[in-house]
Amino acid sequence: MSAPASIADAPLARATLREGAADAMRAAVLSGRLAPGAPVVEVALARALGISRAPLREAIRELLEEGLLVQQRAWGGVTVAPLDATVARELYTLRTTLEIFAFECAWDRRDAAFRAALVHRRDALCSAIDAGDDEAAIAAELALHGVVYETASHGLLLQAWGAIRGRLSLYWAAHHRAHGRPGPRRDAHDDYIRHALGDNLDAMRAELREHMQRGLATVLHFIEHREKEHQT
Amino acid sequence: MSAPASIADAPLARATLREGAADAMRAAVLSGRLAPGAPVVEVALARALGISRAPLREAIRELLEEGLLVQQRAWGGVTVAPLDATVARELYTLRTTLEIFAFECAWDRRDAAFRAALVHRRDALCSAIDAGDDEAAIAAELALHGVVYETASHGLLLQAWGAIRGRLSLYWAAHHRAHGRPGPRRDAHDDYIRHALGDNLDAMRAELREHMQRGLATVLHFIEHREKEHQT
DNA sequence: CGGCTGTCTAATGTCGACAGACGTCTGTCG
DNA sequence: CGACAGACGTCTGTCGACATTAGACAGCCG
Repeated sequence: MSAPASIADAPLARATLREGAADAMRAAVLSGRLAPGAPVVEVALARALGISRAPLREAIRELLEEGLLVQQRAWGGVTVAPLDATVARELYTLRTTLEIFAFECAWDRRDAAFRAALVHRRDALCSAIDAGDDEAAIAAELALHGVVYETASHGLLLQAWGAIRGRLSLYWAAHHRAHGRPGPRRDAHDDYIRHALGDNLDAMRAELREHMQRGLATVLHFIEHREKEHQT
Repeated sequence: MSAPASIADAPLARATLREGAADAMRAAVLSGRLAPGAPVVEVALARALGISRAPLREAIRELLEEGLLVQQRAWGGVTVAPLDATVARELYTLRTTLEIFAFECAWDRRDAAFRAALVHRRDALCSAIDAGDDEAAIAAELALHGVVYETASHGLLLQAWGAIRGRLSLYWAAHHRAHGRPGPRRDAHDDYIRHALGDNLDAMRAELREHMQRGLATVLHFIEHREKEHQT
């Protein structure tokens, strides 16, 4: 019996139960109610969500594809994806490549809407940080970076970004949960936005590489520190 | 550890019906038995495969993620992904970026095994072409390009390549099916391999861009030609 | 006493059936 | 004659139950 008290806050407001269950599980994983490495038992979760196992299983498949859950063998049982330094490195290196590509695609498509979205979401991010709302800050930062991917107008790229975004949330959420307030600094995206609005694509590329490197360093530091503590 | 030398090389092919169904559906889509745009009805397929709808539905979700199937709305029904020029363009542009990144990751990891795999799979590709086996030729060409992704030792990149590979197969298979023999020319990968074995990463990048551009042009020509015929 | 084997349990994989939703066809009304 | 409303059929989404499997525990033999 490992059914936590409240996996579902609201009674699955989505159209199909599968979507609702997937959303609820995403929220549960990102909020830490389902901790990294914890086992995911179908019957317990289904009972907690008040649904049958069939739609829950499909939702689990969905999160497996997104990388938030992992499964070793066929009957091996599903667990929440553990934090791993190698995966974090892959996340940021691939993300660097993809986001540079996104800017290359979007560069000549940057219009007023692009600039407005960029500024608007930067403000939203700052507000979330000021309010001390970690979860909102993560969503806001992902939304900010999402502007380029949306502007690139490249369906496959958008999908690839989605695959990365989920995993990224997992690491950031764990990070925010661990420390009290070492989230993204309020001015961490000033250069990013300045270059994104500017006219020098090469400078943007360089800024992206640095931005990602800083982010990766933070995450890696957190993971290693965490492992050390966890071994005691 | 008293495990005999090797009773089973692979873990007994297919364990669950879901995996088997997914393989069968992939084969059906790529072989054209399920034509692009054709509706995928669960009950009929389940009966044809001799399984229940539950594992089939999960297999369908799997192919949806891979892009071989598409679904519009919730109850809208699933169809085989139609051929589309925009998607083809996205496929090749993103693939160019990813494969360049793969070579950057793998460049300093190229060893004897890498070179051997490259040459070996090139030979396999040539054999398949000479034998006139389209399906084998497609698999061989994908395997050839897979060498870099495997050598890069980058899990996320490998997964992204998998997402592209499936869609690529779809387009190539349709192409091969339409024309009798206009598959990859026997010498189409000579430059690719030469540069991959060489010492000039920039030359490799340029070769990749050209290689992809040629491939995209072929696919686009086929799609447009097909649409024109289809309208008559 | 140690290793192997048989059993037992919990969880996953699979099945057949039911309920709801969407498209279509028909009948009627304007 | 065209357009809208309602009934019908088909298919998807969901459910509860059954079958199968992997791991844990206890018992037996060497």
